[in-house]
Amino acid sequence: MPELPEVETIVRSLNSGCGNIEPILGKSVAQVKLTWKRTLSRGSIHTLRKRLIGQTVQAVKRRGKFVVIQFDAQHLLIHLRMSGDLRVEGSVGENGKPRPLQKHDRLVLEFQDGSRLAFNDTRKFGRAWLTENPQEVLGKLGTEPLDPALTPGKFHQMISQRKRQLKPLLLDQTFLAGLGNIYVDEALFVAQLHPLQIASTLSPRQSEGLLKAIRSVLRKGIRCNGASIDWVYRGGQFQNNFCVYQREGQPCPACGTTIQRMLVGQRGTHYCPNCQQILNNNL
DNA sequence: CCTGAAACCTGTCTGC
DNA sequence: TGCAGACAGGTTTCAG
Repeated sequence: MPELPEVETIVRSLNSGCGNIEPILGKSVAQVKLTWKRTLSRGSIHTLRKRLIGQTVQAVKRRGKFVVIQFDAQHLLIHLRMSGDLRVEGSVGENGKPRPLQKHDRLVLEFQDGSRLAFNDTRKFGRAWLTENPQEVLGKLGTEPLDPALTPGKFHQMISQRKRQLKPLLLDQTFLAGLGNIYVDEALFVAQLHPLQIASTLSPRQSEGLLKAIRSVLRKGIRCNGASIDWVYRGGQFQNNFCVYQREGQPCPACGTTIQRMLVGQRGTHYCPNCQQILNNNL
């Protein structure tokens, strides 16, 4: 659920503060706690402590849907998957007593200044990796959709080589890094393309339109501080701007036709049957 | 290369 | 009211 705009929002908060997050740049790790073993993708809590305690946060970045926390000699990579969230707070409450951890806190970094970073993850799908070489984890990720180096020409070349349906292709993190179910549905709607259309059949003009649509919905999502859906509220507002996602049975904002929902590759897919039709450019 | 299903999880909603 | 069952979503893994 946290997709590129949600992760970007969290990363910006960790860098400059916002909402329930204060900046963590320059903080040094004093202790590490792990309450669900599998949240740590590999290695043990002992190794994590040995390598992280005493290290200082040098930078916080995003790559695809990963949060990348750069320490002196290590990188801590966090993938929030579906229900993960990050929180910064004091380890001691206003009452002077140690602040208890929250219900689904899985991994906690305590800093020397008395604050802490908590990785909270209800569904336990989220993962953290500690590595000296981030490429080891991030290496297979595809292009960043907002990277200016991704020109319409390059994008069309990438698209035209793939014989997959647009929806699963755009969800594929080795193709483009950062899109998830919400932003793919929204982008396909804006581009007026059917989720089942085969990628290689797009004309250069259509693929350019798709790239523009992807960037437009991502930028809008970032401007809204991401989307807050289900019970995971992160303060974002993009959920109020959905055109098709979770709008089954409601009118299309463009033409009034009833929005439909179908399953594509096991994923709920929302679209307007009038605005998004399969076009056959080969004829 | 591509598709589909199952697994990993828990909270919430639906229906009996 | 209670309880079983379906469902949601991101990714990996495995079979075809």
